[in-house]
Amino acid sequence: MPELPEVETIVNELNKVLKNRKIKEVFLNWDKLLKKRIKLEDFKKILKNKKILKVSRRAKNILIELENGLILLIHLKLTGRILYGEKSFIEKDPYLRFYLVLDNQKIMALSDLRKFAKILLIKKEELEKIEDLKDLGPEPLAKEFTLEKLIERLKNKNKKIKEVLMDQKVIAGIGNIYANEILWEAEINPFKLSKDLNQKEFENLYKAIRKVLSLAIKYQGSTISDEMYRDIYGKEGEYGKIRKVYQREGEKCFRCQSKILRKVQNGRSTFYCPKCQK
DNA sequence: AGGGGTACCTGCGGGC
DNA sequence: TGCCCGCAGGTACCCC
Repeated sequence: MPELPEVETIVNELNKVLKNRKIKEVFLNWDKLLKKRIKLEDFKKILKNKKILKVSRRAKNILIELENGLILLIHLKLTGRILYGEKSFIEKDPYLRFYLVLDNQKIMALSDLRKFAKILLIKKEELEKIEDLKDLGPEPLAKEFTLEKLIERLKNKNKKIKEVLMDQKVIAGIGNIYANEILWEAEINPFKLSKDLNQKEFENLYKAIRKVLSLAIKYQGSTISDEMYRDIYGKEGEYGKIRKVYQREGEKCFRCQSKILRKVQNGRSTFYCPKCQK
C-alpha cells in the first residue's frame, strides 16, 4: 500500500502519540504476520510493559523503538494500515490482525486486507544486518543523497529506468505510484535503459525525485480508491488529487494534452505520456 | 549474478 | 444474477 510518503506520514503521526507510552497488552490473530520464528506467547511477553522510545522509518519499513534495545519492525506491503484510537472504534475494522493496548487505554493496530504485511521483532544492534534492511539503497530525501550519488548508482544499470527506480536496493522507498509520477515530472520514458540517460536527464530525474516525494509528504500521501492508504486516524492523503499520470490512462497529459498510456512492465502498470516522455 | 515467473492473499468491477 | 478474469500501493523465492 504505502510508499515512502505514506510511511513517512504514518511515522510522523505515530511519534506524536506513541512516544513514552507503555505497552500493556498485545493481540495478534494472524500467525504468519510474525515472520521470525518466535512463539506468540514469547512475543507477547517481551512486548508487555515495554516503553516506546520513538518511531522512525527506513525505506517503507516502520521502526518502533522500545526500551531494552528492541525494535518492532512493521512492513505494510500492499494493503496494510496503521490505526490509532479507541478500542471500541478500531475493533470494528474487519481486517484487524494485530494491536497493542497502551497505558492510556488507546490502541495502535495493524489492519491488512490482503495479509501481506509482516512484523519482526529485532535487536537494535542487528538492525542494519537483517535481511530486510541490509541491502537497501540510500534514502532519496537524505542530505547525503546528491545528484552525483544518483548518477553513480544508475549509470551502469542495464535495466529500464522505471524498474531501477522501484528497486529498493538502488534507492529506498519508491514504489509504483511515485516511480510513474517522478518519470512524468522528469519527462523521461519509463522504458529507457538506466545507463542510457544523459546528464540533463539525470539532473531532471534527481530534481523530480526530490520534488515529487517531498510534495507527496506535504500532501500526506496518496489515496486514489477506497481500499487505498489512510493515515492513523483514517484520513485520506491528498496527493492523489494532484497526481499527473498514475491511473490516468486515456486522460489528457497536463503538459501536452496527449492521451496518457498504460503498459504492463514487469507485471506492474506503467502510466506515461508518449509525447513528452520520449 | 540477474532476469523472469510465481507465490503470498482478498476484494472489486467489468464483460459475457 | 453469477461466474471468470484482470487488477491492486510490495516483496520473496524459485528456476534457469
